[in-house]
Formats: sequence, structure tokens, C-alpha cells
Amino acid sequence: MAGGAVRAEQVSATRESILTAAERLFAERGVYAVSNRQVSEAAGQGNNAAVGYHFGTKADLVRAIIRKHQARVEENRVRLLAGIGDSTDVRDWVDCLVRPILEHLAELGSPTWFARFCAQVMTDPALQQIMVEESLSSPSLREVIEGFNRCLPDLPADVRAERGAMARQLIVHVPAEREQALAERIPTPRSSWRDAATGLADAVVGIWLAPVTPVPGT
Amino acid sequence: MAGGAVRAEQVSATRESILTAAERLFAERGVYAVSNRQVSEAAGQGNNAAVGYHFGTKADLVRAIIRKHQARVEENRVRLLAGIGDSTDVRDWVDCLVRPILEHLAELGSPTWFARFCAQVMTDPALQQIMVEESLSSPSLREVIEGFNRCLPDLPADVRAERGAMARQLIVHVPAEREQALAERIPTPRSSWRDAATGLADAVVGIWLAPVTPVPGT
DNA sequence: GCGAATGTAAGTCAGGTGCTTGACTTAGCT
DNA sequence: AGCTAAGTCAAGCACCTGACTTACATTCGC
Repeated sequence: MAGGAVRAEQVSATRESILTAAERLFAERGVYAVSNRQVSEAAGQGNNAAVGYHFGTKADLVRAIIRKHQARVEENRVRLLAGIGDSTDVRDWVDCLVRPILEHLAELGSPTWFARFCAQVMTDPALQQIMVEESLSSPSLREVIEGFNRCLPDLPADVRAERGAMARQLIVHVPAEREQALAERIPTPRSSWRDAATGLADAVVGIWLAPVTPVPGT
Repeated sequence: MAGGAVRAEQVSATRESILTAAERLFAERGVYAVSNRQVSEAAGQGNNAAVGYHFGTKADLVRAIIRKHQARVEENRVRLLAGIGDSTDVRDWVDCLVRPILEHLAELGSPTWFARFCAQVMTDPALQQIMVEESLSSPSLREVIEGFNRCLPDLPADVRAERGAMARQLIVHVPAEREQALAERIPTPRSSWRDAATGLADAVVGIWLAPVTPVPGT
């Protein structure tokens, strides 16, 4: 089984260097403020068409970056999910939502760029769709969503959807803000990703359990 | 006092049409995905340099769009602020944070683009600073922040900062998501901006009042 | 009224973009 | 050993961008 090992190794390394460079540049300067050329150069590829060759369009590159991280996040989530069984404590399910991601950021070492990258992709009208597709492809994530539904049977479906969206917004943008603060050497409220996860989970639980103010006509 | 009235009128109309076109295009396609040329053309200005002539760089244009709306939001907030006096109910202060903005979106009629525009500006590493500057220039906003501090004296300063940031994220991105859903004719959890404000305020209050999980070493 | 001033229109320009093309290099097969 | 296939590289393409220049139309101070 020595078929093409060296070659495949090189290709893989080139792809990896492009992904890493792109993730960094996108996070720091904005996805659309960085050209494929700049990505290729930053990745040490003299070829200005390296991105196009290996990935295609910028959207495809973005998708590849997401997938690269998703596997690790998925692992973390599956592990956590196994530990809580069929708990009916909202906190357990929130942890399954929050911790896998922040754990992953912690594992990446320092500095990281993935959180800022995700925040931008989620906010861009053209790229958002990609992120949503890739996220919903995770079976464990669907499982967590069902867990919430079981935990909060009394919450009206509309409010459940509304608060789910809010939780998602926080989970995307709060880590991004912390990551940016770390990059700029600005003090952060929490000293580690682990503690930040605790603070974020506190807030998300607060959202889910907040009283629902009735509105006229419902 | 008829000095330059007609001329000034024209200039004002041109500026306004550029601002409106830019806000719309930026919201729909992304700030950096739209060139100044496209903005000029969409504004009905044959001159491809109209944006540069009237505003300067793209960052200056973004700032002008923000300022155009800020005055109305400020009015709403001042009015609301006058009604609550020195209340110690967190809900009152959250309303002062949330309602002025969503009221403004309601006043704009339908469709709107401002919420999506703001979400993008806040997420872009280069433009974020502009938004922060313009926002903090509002005296009433500072007043609201002080109100929170008075309401929640027992909350550790770190947690207060953390949750303030979270509230900000929600206030920016939740309206943007609703606006997008409206634009795409997707059903929304709430039938009006007013009700959406209630739902958002519920969640933000939930964040502020959530129990703080102690972490080791603090 | 009339010239100066000013906003608009239109065209030009250098630089940068994504994409394509073709030559070069190298691994792996026969 | 030589051939094939695939990754890399360099150059060129048409297009678009922001910035600049020039010509035109309208308004306002005199």
C-alpha cells in the first residue's frame, strides 16, 4: 500500500496551508476583503490560482474550512451527549450546545481565528446558507435540539424557535468577540475558554428559562 | 433666507438617494460585495464617482448611513427613558435598550434593510469600530448603561461586562434575522416588531437575571 | 442679466481580480 | 528506462474597481 503516499502527502499539506492561511486572513480582514490571490500567497503558493485549483470558488473554500473544524466539534459533542442520557435539565443540553465549540477553540491553542471566521460567515447573506447547511448536517446537533424540545414541552413552539435562534446567535458571536479581544490583548471577562463556556451557558439557560411575557392577540 | 435653497435641496436629495441605495445593497449583498460604482448606479447617478464625491470612502458612507438612523433611535430612547425615572426594575432598562431600535424599524415601514446592515457592520473587523464610536456617542445610551449598573449592584463587574456584550449581540443580530426572514417571506415567531421587541426583551432580562455559576479560582 | 461657482455626467486610467492556458516538475506504473 | 498522470508554476486574458480629469447644466451673488 505504497500507492501515491508521498504525492498525497504533499497535496494534503498544500491544501492544509491554504485552509489555515484563508481562515486567518478571513478572520482578521473579512472574507470579502481578502482575494483568492492573497490567500494563495499567504499560503506560500507562488501560484496565484492555487485556491481555484484545490477548492474552486471562495464559497467552496469557506465550506472546506468549516468542515475541517466540524469533525472535532462533533467528536466533543458526541462525547458530552453520551454523558447526559435523557436528562431533563436544560443546563445539560445547553452544555452540549456550548461546550463542544469552546472546547474545540481551546484545543486549537492560541491564537485562534475560527470563531471570528464563523461569525462573519453567519452574518454574510451569501455565505450564511453554507454554514447552516454544514451545521445541520450534524446528527448530534439534531439530537440536542430534540433534547430541548423534551425539556421544555410547555414553551410555545414560536417562542422555542425564537429562543433557539437567540441561543445560536450568542454561541456564534460571543466566542468571536472573546477571540478578538484575545487577539488584540484586551482583557476578557473570563480567563479561559472553559470559564467563558460557563458564562455563556449561564446566559443561554437564562434565555430558555426566562418568563414569557404574554402579548395581546395570542 | 433664500440662500441656495434649490441647490441645497438637490444635493440633499442626491445624498439621500445614495444613502438609501447603499443601505439596501449593503444589507442584501454584503458591504464589501458591493462597489461604490454599483451604489452610484443604483442611486440613479450616472456619475460613477458620486459616492466618492459626496461621502469619500466606503467607511465614510457607512458612517453616514448609521448617523441617518441614529437620530430617530435616540429620540425614541430619550422618550422611553423619561418614563421610567430611576426605576430599579431591570425590565425597564432592557426596554430602553431594545424598544427604541425595534420601534424605529417599525416606523421605517416595510421592507427594511437597516438591521441587516448593522449586523454586517458590527461583524466586520474594519467597520465595527465605526459602529461602536457612533453608538457610544449617544448620551441616552450611556444613561441606560448606568441604569443597569444601579439595578444590578451585586453582579460582579466581569459578569456585568460579559452579559452586556451578550445583550448587545442579541440586540444587533436578532432584529437582523427577523428582517431577513421578512424579506424572504419566511414565517417569523412574532407578527410585529412590537411583539418581537417583547420577546427579545424577555430574553435579555433572562440573561441579566440568570444565576452565576461560580468558577474555581475566583 | 451675467460670470463664477458647483453639482452632475461621461470618459479615462492604472491597478487588482478571477479565471484560463500551457509549460515544467515529479511520483508511480510497466 | 521511459511513459503517464497529476501538482505546481508563470503568464495572459477580460473584467471590474477606485481615483482622476474633463465637459456640461444649473443656480446664485453681483
